[in-house]
Amino acid sequence: MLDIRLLREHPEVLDAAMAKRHGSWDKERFQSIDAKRREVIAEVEQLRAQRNATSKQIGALMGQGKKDEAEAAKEGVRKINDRIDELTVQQNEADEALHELMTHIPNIPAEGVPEGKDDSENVEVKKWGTPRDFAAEGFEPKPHWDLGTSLGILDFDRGVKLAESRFTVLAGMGGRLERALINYFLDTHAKHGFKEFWPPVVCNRDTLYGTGQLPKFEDDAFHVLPDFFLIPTAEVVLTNLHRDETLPGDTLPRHYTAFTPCFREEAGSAGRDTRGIIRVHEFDKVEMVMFARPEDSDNQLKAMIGEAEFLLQELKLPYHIVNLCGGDLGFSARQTFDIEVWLPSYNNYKEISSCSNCGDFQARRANIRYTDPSQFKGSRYLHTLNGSGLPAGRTMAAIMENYQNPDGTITVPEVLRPYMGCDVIGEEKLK
RNA sequence: GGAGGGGUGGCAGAGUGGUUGAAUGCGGCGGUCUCGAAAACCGUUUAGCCGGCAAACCCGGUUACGAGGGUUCGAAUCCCUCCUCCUCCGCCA
Repeated sequence: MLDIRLLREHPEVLDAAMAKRHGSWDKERFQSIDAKRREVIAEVEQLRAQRNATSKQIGALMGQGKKDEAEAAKEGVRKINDRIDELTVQQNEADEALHELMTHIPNIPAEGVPEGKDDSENVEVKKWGTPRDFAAEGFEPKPHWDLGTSLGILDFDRGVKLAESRFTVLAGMGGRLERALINYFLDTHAKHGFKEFWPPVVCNRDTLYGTGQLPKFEDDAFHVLPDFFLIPTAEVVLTNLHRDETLPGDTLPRHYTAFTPCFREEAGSAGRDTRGIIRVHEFDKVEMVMFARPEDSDNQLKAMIGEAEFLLQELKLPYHIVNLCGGDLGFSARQTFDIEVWLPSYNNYKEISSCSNCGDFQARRANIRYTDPSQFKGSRYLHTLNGSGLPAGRTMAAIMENYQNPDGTITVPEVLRPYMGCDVIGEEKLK
């Protein structure tokens, strides 16, 4: 959510922001609703003032036993109330319309966000590692879905049997690898000062609203029960931990992490990434969330990216980082850097972590503030950041493909060996 | 699942229809006193919205006592629904 005063007083700022996103906003509608709303409020409040004053007089008259005068005054107030009722209906309509409009407006891109209309215009800002040259080694790399199926560690058919398409079963060392990754990620974050949480994976509407998934993206949310949802990412619950709270400034920045399963409808993604475990309805992810002072949030974003990079470097997986252009920027983000890992099956880099600075956009929606008596009176909105660190599934796919051997086995990255208890993943004996 | 009792300002805790945005205590802030500190004393201390304005937390108004509805000229105070916390019983891991 943006500051309504900004839209009112500097609509040109939003014009520019929306242009950068290659979107638009209904400025005329905003201005007419806003004007109407304020007009109605002015009248209704004036009437209320009148009513409140008269009511006090009635109290006094009753005390003096002047019943007739009191009755006459009551009649006057009833008429005022009728008018207030009419106006209140109008005000509610205006409030709802304004709220509807405001909650559908995305965040304003930061200055450093490149121009561009879609992901083809994202700007690469860093490249690390060199993709393995399988041709030089004399064999054709297999995609992880083939490797996983023949090793017996990925079972797509049974995932469909248990649930539906895009649900997967990990078997044997596949499960072990998933668990190893999760533990390795969490252990690393903990070592680096992140506080670990185990939140519920079911959340309510207010929670999804706070981080910006609702109301605009209800179709993407995974519904359970009439008004509850399975979280699409731990960002949602970690950020909302502090909804309607004011944090002492000296406790910032805060670095949080959590492992949770994530659920996505993936509505509209039919036909894309249909094979393997790249895009599924349920996947495991370790998430990072930060709460920061406004002047510090850009630095914290760098720290967050560094944390995700650390994991990939230790895993020795080649990646590059792209600065998302305006047209590819997510709804709540003011700036996002995607880390993309090399996937031989795609012969390209594929998103594995998305680190965003949301500025005060989510904080305003979720009402998360901070205090700093030495700097200002009262409280202000803080900045929220989130990033994957990392998803287990896509990381597993990347490991399988990048660490595969000619015989179809998979070498275990060194940092995971203590967790895996082996150096190589071979064929599962029981299928 | 059943029975009962609560949800009030940063915290504790009054308040059962009228000038209560809300007593009192604690805490916070400012001051007096002090070499300084403590103690004591004095004062002060909620937020959103609308308007005045170029602006201001400067003034006026309005809203808010878990949330939403209702009764009333008027509700923290009465009624209804929901949420939530606590106690007891039952059930289950």
